[in-house]
Formats: sequence, C-alpha cells, structure tokens
Amino acid sequence: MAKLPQHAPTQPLAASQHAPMPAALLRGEARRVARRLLGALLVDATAEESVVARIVETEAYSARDPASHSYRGRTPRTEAMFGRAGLAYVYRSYGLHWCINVSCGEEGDGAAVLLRALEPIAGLAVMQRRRALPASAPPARLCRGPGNLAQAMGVTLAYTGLDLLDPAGPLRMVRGATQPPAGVRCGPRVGITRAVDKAWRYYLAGNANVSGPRNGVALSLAGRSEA
DNA sequence: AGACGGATTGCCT
DNA sequence: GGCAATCCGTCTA
Repeated sequence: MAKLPQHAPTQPLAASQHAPMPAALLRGEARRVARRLLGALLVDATAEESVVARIVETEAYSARDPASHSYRGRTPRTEAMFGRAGLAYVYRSYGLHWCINVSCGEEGDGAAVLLRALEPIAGLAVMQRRRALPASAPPARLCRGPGNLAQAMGVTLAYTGLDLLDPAGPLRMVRGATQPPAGVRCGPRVGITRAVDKAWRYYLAGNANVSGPRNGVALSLAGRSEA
C-alpha cells in the first residue's frame, strides 16, 4: 500500500476566503454537493473567540435512499431536510451524540449532506474544552467524526432548521479557498446498514482529521479507480 | 402500548 | 476486536 501524503499544516485563512457561500452551490444533487462542500468552512460565532473549521469529510443522503432519514417521507423530525438548501438538520445518534446535516437540492427534495469531519482552523481551545479532551490530545481528534465535530462546534438540536447561509447566524457555512481542494476521494458511507454499496462518502485523502477505520486512507471498497 | 435499533464513541479485554 | 451507554422515531400488535 502506498504511503500517505502528509497533509499541510493548518494555515490561518485570509479574510477574502471567508466569502459567503452562494446558495446555488447547494442546489445540486446531494452527491455533488457533498463533494463541493469539502474545503468549505464552518464558523461558530457563539463563543468568546471565533471557532472555525474546514470541512474534510461528508456523506450524501437523499429521499430515494434507504439509508436516509428522509426515505420514509416528510416527518416533523426530518422537516429541515425537506426545506430549502442551507438549513441545518440535527439528529441524535445512538441516544448520545448530535450530528449535523446541511439540506441541499430544491425545497421538498429531502436531500442533505452529513458533516463527518472537520479540520480545526481557529478557536481550538474552545473546541478542546467542549470536547473535554486533555491538552495533550492532538488537534486532529477535536472534530473527527460526526458526533465529535458537533460537540466541538457547539451544535445541539436547537440548531435544527437554522439557516447556515445566514451571515449573521450563530453557526455559518462560508466558502473556503476558491479552488477546490486536492485529493478528493469517495467511498462507502460509514455506519449504515442499508444501501451500503453506494459510495457517497467524500473525504480528503490522507487528512488526519478524517474519520473512519483508517483516517482517510483508501478504504477497501473505496472505488476501483484508485490504485 | 411496547419493542427495536440506529448516519457513534470510547473504554474494555 | 467487543461492547456498553442512552434517546426517540418508527414499526408492530
């Protein structure tokens, strides 16, 4: 197996890179949006200092997808998934964790993208406190995995229905670098029992923040296109 | 009304 | 690698 590429150390972002995210970017098919969101930034404005992280792993879910919460139709819980693009859909996982999706597609579609891992950019101390990790813990542990990133970013059920494109909101999605990130891979989604064959998980290869069995290293089913 | 099990995580052996 | 923790939406009776 090939050696992992070392991913570049985290760099502070220029103000120009915090440009608002165009809603059009979220209007396509869930898979396409899941890929596009890699490299975008999530900003939590509720803490004493700004908390910023870069999206490095996502999964696509659609209403025609047996693995999706929207598969059985529009319900009170999944209402945000059926709303216009850019709304937060938060659900509780295994009775313990919060996980956050971004609705995409058109109003009524029931499509969303699950955020699975982030690369911490700013406000690491806040994240560390929320995660209750020892100071010695590596930053890559802060936002690795959907439950962990929600905790680090202060996400709870109260954010369901929140417009993440609102530049004045407590939690915002903004555009990262104008150029799409390199090393985008796709593979099977994690932890699901239905539609396991669909390779609708997207991540940055070799990024230490990526969750899953081997931190973004190619998975066994991650597509025959990779060596 | 009661049972089931999951888009997870971290600690156990 | 195994498994407990712990809520609630959905399914079955």
